[in-house]
Amino acid sequence: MGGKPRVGARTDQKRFWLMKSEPDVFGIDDLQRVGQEPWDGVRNYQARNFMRDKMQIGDRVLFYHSNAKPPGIAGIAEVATESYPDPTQFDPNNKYYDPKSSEEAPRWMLVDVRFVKKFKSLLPLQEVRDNPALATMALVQKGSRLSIQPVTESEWSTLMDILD
DNA sequence: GCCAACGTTGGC
DNA sequence: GCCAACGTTGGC
Repeated sequence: MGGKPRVGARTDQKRFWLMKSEPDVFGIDDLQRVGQEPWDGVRNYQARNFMRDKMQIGDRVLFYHSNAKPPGIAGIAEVATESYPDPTQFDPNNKYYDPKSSEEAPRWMLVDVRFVKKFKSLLPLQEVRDNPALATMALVQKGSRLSIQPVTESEWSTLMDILD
């Protein structure tokens, strides 16, 4: 009964994430319009590692608007692909070009994200700060700037109760 | 536009 | 391996 414990298996564990984007550059409306988009331009190792090592197709993503008025959580996306090399790192004309990377040994990996929904109203950062059940979120930790963050299941369900 | 907090780079 | 200088993030 039960079989072997699936040590290291990550097949059926739900995972949740938060990904930041500036709506002036690429917001939830843009994602809705295009449907699916490569999450390119990430040049932070911790954020890259989440995409490369931890994300699975179907993981749910909070789409966060940074540098916005107000900043906040705007909608939901999902991980749409396995990770693969970010093509912008190879293009000398691209602002995300990385001369230290190569096609043989790519440094930066990304996933595509797919639109799921846009909330009827954005949940402002201030309301996340004000909610004790969300105090654990990386988003509201002092000094936290990571553009891709894991979200716990309890944080996720708290948010889903608030958001529509 | 300001600037605190971080991450990265590169000289030593 | 240290750490100062520099660049970036992102709220305000």
